[in-house]
Amino acid sequence: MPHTPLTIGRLAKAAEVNVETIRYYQRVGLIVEPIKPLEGFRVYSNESINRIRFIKRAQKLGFSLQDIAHLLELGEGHCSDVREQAEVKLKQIEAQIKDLQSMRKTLRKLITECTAGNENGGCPIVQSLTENSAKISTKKRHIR
Amino acid sequence: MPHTPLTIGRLAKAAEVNVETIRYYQRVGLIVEPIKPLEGFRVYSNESINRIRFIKRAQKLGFSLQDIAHLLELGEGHCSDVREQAEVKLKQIEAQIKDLQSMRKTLRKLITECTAGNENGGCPIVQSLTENSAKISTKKRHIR
DNA sequence: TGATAGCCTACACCCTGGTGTGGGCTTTAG
DNA sequence: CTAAAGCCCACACCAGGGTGTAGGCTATCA
Repeated sequence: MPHTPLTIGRLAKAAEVNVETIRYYQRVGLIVEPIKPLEGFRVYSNESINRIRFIKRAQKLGFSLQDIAHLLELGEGHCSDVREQAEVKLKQIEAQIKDLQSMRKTLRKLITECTAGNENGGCPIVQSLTENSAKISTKKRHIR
Repeated sequence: MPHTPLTIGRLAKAAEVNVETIRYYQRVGLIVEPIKPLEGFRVYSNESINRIRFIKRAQKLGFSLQDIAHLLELGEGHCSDVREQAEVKLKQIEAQIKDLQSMRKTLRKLITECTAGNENGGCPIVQSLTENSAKISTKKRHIR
């Protein structure tokens, strides 16, 4: 028996999240809370490290925690029930990639244009980002 | 003078958002609230339609309202000050695209594997999604 | 054998991005 | 002219995704 059991604090460190985040994930059901032994603290499996990392990675890709719960559920059950779900997700991802690619294109163009020494105050940025090329003037106040 | 001035309600319809959303954007400074005339309602410029659409498009690409505020600010000032900002954003987008592409790859693989009749309960999904291939078992409770 | 770091529980609070509501005022269509 | 629709203002509330805190319990190490 290891004398450094994977307690919640160590798990948090290993997975690089806040302890409270883990508790939160337990509350919403993304992680199973291990049974509390009569003596001592809860012990987590090593897999939970990967699970948390997975959650964090998926989140960065724009999945909500609900989405992620679904993704994780896919691991249970029969493939046939599941493939469909994955296909839906795939379509979503493909759409997202497309959007981002078009954004990238726009940004690149804009950077080139800016680089081309357009120093007369008022970049062509917003015009190019705005599909229908309207002039937009800003005078932002505080954002909160 | 037009006898259908662009009041907030019409603007909302044109830009396909809730009236309250517009007011919210005004509150946080994404949109300038037109001066209220002594008689009658505020009148919005046609550009504000594009501005709102721009906000909504950018949001879908994963920009926060703060990010968007920055993007819009880029339209002011000199290009040189601005190009840098755009480049940062570009890098971020490129990273996001990469992540999504790897996600897509994984999902595709997984779908193929599932299709290959792996009916023994317990898809290889989570393993493949989890970079370091750990087995993950789920038993989700309610999410809120 | 303490001190102290870490766990546990419950609950409050935070930020983001809005939506909804009540009460009053203005416009406009019938 | 009057009702209905739409504006205006202020403030409350919502969901998502957490973070923080108080008060108590438990390991662990000097």
